Amino acid sequence: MKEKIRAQRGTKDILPNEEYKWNFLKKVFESTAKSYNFKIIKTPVFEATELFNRSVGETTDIVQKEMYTFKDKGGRSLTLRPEGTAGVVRAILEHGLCNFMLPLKVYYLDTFYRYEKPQSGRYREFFQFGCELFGSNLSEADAEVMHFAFKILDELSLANYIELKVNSVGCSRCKKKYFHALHEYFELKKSALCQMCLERLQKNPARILDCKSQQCENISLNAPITLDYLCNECYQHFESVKDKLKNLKLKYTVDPKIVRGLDYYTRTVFELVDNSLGAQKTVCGGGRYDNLVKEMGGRDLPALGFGLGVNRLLLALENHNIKIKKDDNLDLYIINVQEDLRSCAVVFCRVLRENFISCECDLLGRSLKAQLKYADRICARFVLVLGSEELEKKEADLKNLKTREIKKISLKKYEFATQIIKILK
RNA sequence: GUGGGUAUAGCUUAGUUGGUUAAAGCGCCAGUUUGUGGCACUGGAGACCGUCGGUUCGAAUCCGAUUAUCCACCCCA
Repeated sequence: MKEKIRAQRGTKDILPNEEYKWNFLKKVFESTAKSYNFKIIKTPVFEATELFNRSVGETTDIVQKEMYTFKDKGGRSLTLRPEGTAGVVRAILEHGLCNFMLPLKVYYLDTFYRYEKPQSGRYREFFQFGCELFGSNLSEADAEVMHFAFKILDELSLANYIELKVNSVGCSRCKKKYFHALHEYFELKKSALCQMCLERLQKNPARILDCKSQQCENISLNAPITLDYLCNECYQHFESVKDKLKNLKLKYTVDPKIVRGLDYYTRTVFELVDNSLGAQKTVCGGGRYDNLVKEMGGRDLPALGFGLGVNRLLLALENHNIKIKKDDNLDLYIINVQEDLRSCAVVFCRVLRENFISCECDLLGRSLKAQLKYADRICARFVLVLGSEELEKKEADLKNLKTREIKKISLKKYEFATQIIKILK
């Protein structure tokens, strides 16, 4: 026997029996996006490697060790997208959308790729719903984007389990000043830091704030916080953002420890956290990136957005025992009693399908009883029994499998479909 | 990349101190006198016990390696 090839590490098949979940989520995403007037944008799975190096940041873990990078046959260095914002910014610049009508509001539901060790809520191929809003530096935009993310979770009945955490990291100048202060602070306490944090001190001192060791946590208590280093404009902006959140009756907590890992963030950053999820509990993360468009070669255009982990969303729903309603079942199963009537059933199916009725007939040569049983198993709403007697009389039994009620249906050409449609509705 | 747990039919698991045909439930298929499902009963298909190597007369069981998976770290959605 040949060895079976299995799905690659950190990837997952979505099977037919889960179709209804994805259908439902897609509907929620689409309808919510529509209510905020965000429009879909579809960008390629792979981009020039350079795009991510420049936008996400050369020093980030994503770029340094998590990207699926390869050379194509023409020698180009390509990378499977590890996040959504870079590709979207590239696309809107390429098509000049930021010279068009503003604000520009787009969303996407796509797969992303990161070479990481898989664990609960973390895959190498994962689904993310995300949105980006270009052209506004008003705090109303910040509030709207956060409200959008929250609204999706609310639609999924997760609102009660979710905490919105916000912070501001300031503009590039505030950021610089802050990181300098942070570095200085921890440099003084160096001797008490854990091994991991000594490394962080070199790479990204802000990460020390997240350390789980009690020792480091204590040291972090008195560490400088971003909010104290904001320039006047950034401070005002953050105050205004909080105001607008209150205005929308969106509950939040200010968490100075939120310092997102991607380089491009400025000013507002936020996370939606579900504490039931264990280590990977950030369901949604996002913020402003006012400098990115310019850095990518465009004009000075403020922007913000978020990414929402769909796989984590499904985990959260499971954890809170929130069931997604299954799709409607098959409308009708047409049973052929005798073997030679199968082709007849096929024709009836064809007629009904032209009217967009979901129906099926036997493809396995099963007995009457087995066909009925099958129809029951797949939860068909109705069965139509087709035998030689019925064909002679031009009349067949339409049985409601739930109520067991039987109705006579004419098999005459012009009456058949209309009668069935009437009953199915 | 670093730790720890796990690996037996499609799924959930049993397998006693190594002993010959690897067990059960669910699911699947068929039948219970031949034209009406869900229940019950009977039967059937389906596993080289993750892979490779070692110890042994003998390995699902012990040892080693490898791969996958789960959990945590790192990082992030």
